Amino acid sequence: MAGQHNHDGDKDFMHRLRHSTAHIMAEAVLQLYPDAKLAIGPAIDAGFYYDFDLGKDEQGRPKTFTPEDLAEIEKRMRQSIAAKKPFQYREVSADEARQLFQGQPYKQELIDGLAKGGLDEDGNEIEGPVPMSTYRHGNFEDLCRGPHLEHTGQIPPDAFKLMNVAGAYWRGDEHNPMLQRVYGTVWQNKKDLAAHLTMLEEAKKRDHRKLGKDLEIFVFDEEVGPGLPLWLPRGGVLIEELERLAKEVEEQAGYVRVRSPHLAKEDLFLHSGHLPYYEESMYPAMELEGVRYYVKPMNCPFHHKIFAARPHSYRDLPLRFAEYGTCYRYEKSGELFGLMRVRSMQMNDAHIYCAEDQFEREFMAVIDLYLHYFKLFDIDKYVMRFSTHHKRGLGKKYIDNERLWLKTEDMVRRAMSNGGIPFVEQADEAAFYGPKIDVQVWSAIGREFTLATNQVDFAQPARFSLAFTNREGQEETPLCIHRAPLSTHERMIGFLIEHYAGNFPAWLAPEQVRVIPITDAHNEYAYRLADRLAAAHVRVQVDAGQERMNAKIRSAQLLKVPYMAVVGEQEAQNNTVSLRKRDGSRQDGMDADAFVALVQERIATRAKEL
RNA sequence: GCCGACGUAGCUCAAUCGGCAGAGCAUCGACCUUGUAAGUCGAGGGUUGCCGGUUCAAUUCCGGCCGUCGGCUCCA
Repeated sequence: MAGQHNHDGDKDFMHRLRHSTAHIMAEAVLQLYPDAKLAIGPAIDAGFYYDFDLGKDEQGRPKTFTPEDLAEIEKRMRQSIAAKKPFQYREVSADEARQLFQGQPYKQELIDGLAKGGLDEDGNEIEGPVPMSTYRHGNFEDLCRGPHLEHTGQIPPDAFKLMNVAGAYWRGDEHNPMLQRVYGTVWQNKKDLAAHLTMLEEAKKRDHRKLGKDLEIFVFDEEVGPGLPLWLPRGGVLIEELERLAKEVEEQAGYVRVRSPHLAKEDLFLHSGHLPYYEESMYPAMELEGVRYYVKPMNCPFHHKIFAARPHSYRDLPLRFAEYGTCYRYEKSGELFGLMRVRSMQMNDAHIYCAEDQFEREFMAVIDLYLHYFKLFDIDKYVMRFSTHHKRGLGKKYIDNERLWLKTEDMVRRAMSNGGIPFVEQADEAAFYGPKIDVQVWSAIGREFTLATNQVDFAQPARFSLAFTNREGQEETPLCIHRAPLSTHERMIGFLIEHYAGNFPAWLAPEQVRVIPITDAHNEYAYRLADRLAAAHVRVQVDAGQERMNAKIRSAQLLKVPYMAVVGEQEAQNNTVSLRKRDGSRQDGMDADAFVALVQERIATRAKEL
């Protein structure tokens, strides 16, 4: 691997810098905790981490780092840097390595893995035995394939920082012991470090959890429950607008709307096959008169039942059932994250039933929907991830039918290639019933999420005996495409808040116009103007409070209202407004009719510009 | 769920070593009648997340629970 990116000198240097800093951190930790067991310590985006097992305290609880420890570790790291210790490489045999890392059980496990193939230090699969090597600086020697810097003095002592401590399972498996992971960041110089820290601060300002509160979009209430958002009136508007958009677009694309209840008998989820795969994420059953009911974690089985409700001819297909369905999933408490990961959600859901020869067209029509929406929302930072089943054994996670997995994956791969849509393939990310194209995006603070999804289902139609009569008069099982281009309301709105930093385009803005009378003598004119706007279906409010105009403008700005219509003596006399846009630009003496027309036009065309 | 940190008024935050819980903003009222990001004065607002313990006395120390945050796991 090393040497393959030599042409990218800077990137290569940063990688060596980050990995080397991880090593001197481990050295410092061993000085402080000589009995610490080392796991792995790779370079990552913007820095590095290293996992440690510090053993147990007197009460038998795992020992952990304190913030003071981090400061002490940093101090010792700087001493190591000042000593300019050279990094020395050497190859070792498996036996030498085992000897060298006596008393380091995690290293022993890694050595065993390298010796017989299996997993490498980053958890990637490797074939057969791999030569082993170590890097040593001073008294610290670590199992490592490198590459590293020449000596510790190349690490700028004022350009690294230990960020935080977190728990992390050994090898990422929750059945394994939990280790202490120390994250750090390191840069080429002090300025780059400062810039990175500033960037993190800026990102926090557009975090949807902060803006959602500031802009009065949603709240969580302890008594309602974690992961169960309450939508304030301004959030309600966002939901209404997204649904309006989806209905328009889906109507054009030949969808029909259906509706299904929030709960169903256990039988339905047994039939669909969801229960064995999904039970952990479902709210427990409620039992009444001897019948068990579940609140729905997804809409699919209901739509399948709607399909099954009537006989179908090949002439009916494709059939596209759309519903903004409300689902409930019991996500584990630690997995909840603002609006991005919740327990109650409304999905922009639809199921497309089609014959096999219609698949490619239908699948790519959904991809086109994605692209249509992304253009509308100006979303350009995303990756389409082709999520396939696990290469080695299907296990309990996936429907056991290798042949259909390979067949449907091939269908998706071919469709995407024919459509010229770039994607990255990722094994072991599929739904239990088939492969999918997920759209991956990143939150303000850099966490990755699946926004939209487009899934093939080769399993459920057969389980529900769904059928249509083909040209030959025979019963045939349709394919099903599950899709959610607008995600859930929760995740979409969470994402859009961050994407726009709260500066929604006029059509989405919860409040589109705020009319600001300069003194209370102009309230009447302000209300007349507002009435006209409201009659044109514009969301408008008049700020008739007793504050000064400056304060009124400030509060409208803080709520990021796109248009402020300031009206005083001049305006009332001439039937005009002084238009102030959210970006601070102004148009004085604008004709009131022209203003109403402008706002209407921006909203009607879902314009990006104000 | 796991590891760690945190939880004070609607919001953002103070409160020395354990000694009567405070500020700004927001809200309400009065005054001011104002020209493009905060006018002035006043008032109300708290079981310091919840339960228990130690103490003459707990926001402060200890334990349990709930919630939030940073990660891990998981995921639309």
